[in-house]
Amino acid sequence: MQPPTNPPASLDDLMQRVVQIAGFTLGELASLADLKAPANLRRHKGWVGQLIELWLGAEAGSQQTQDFAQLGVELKTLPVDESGSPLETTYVCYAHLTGIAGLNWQQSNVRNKLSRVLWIPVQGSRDIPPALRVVGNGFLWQPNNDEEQALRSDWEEIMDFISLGQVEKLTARQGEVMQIRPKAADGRALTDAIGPDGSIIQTRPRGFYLKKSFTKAILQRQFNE
DNA sequence: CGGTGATCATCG
DNA sequence: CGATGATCACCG
Repeated sequence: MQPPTNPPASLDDLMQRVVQIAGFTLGELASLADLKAPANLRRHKGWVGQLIELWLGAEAGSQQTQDFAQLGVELKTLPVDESGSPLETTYVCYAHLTGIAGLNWQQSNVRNKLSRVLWIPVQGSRDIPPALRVVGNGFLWQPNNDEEQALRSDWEEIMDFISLGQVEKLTARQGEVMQIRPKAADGRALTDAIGPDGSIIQTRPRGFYLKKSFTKAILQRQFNE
């Protein structure tokens, strides 16, 4: 077994790849690809996601688009604890802080990314070395009406703050299922945003994240119903 | 710098 | 002890 060299031609093709890697450890998948698993993820935070991308044939470096654009699928690995609950929030996308006048939910990057997600649960407890973590059963998810409304409501509230120049008043506590948080290389990174008086200010770049309670509910809907 | 992949680590 | 705010690595 070895990683595919081409993107999946169809949804069935993609899901076959998903089934193939389920049950393997990250260390096994790494050595089959001539890679080495890091001892911990402190300096390799995106390693798990990139390994899974490799095994599913996702196009690398794709920007502001779904991982499998032609299939309309976004890939997300989800670190879970021993009881199957998410250990981390889930990054969705970068949040634009200027040039957002007239942008609505239907055309938003968030909605596009989340319209169809391939979730791959992976053991994520820190007491398990990355190489020994097992890949779970991946599944396709599309937001149901309730989920879409919740996402939309959070998105609109957050975007209202941003367009009204209140980005600095936004905190991760805002939002029921989705939040906005800093997303940058370090605290020195700055980007343009709308200030309180309507002029351009500099602020820390932000990204949208799904709260754990939301992804936990997605997993429960998939595996406990 | 803006974007991808995320997890880390401090603080309430 | 969990969530928020900060940070790590890589790419064009």
